[in-house]
Amino acid sequence: MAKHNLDLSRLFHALADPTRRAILTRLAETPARVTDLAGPTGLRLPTVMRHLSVLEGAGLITTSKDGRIRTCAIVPEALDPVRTWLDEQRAIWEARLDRLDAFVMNVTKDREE
Amino acid sequence: MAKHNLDLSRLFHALADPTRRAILTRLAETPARVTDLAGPTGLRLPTVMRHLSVLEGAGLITTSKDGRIRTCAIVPEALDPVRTWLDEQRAIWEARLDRLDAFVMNVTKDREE
DNA sequence: ACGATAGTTAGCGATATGGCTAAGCATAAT
DNA sequence: ATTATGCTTAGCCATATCGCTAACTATCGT
Repeated sequence: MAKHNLDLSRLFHALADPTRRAILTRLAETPARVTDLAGPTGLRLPTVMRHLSVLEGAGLITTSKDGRIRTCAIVPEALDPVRTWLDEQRAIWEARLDRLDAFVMNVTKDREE
Repeated sequence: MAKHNLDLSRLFHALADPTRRAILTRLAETPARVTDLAGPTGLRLPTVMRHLSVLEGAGLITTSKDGRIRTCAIVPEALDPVRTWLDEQRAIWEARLDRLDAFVMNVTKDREE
């Protein structure tokens, strides 16, 4: 539970930065080298490196080095916990709305009697 | 697009903190006063207030004051942009996997010919 | 061997975050 | 009228984040 929570925090934090989301979207097209990723962002290499390590730390990407080139690729299933959390929340939230509906209906009915 | 992006960043950032997620889950049950929210967290009121303002800034909750009591409630549709973004990403990521499949199949086919 | 390319590490500065205390303000309760 | 309650504001501290430059390492191309 606690660890799960940490995972979620890391995921959400990783996704909270527009640059990182842009990198993810770019990587969704095709794997890319670090320099390829730096280009569009207009950021310096070390800065991009940092973003990449955040993404990797959250499990959203994997990287591997071949010679002097590091290739970054997306980990599609990494978003699953986020999706699961969202689904859970929606379920709770909707259950609450249902209870609210029931409550309102009861009040209405009581008033009609 | 830019604003949309900012919304997403604020949402993800708001969700990146376990305390704030706990508050959301608690609020999903029923609206609550600030003090009610502070209790379970073990945090001081000003700290909770700050979390609440982050949540409100992200549009995830609304608050209203009646007398000296501020009541906080969830905004269920606030998660929609997150869900949308996730769906979009999944679509792109899966499209990429499909292309990869097609590529692999072509290679295999070519080799067989 | 040498220079160019790709990435990495170290470290700086400005700003943001998450916690706190202390003090203030407004409303309810007595 | 006074006290208690609920929230708010101001401000402090430690740490984290996001950008940078400078300098370093490792590999590739010629």
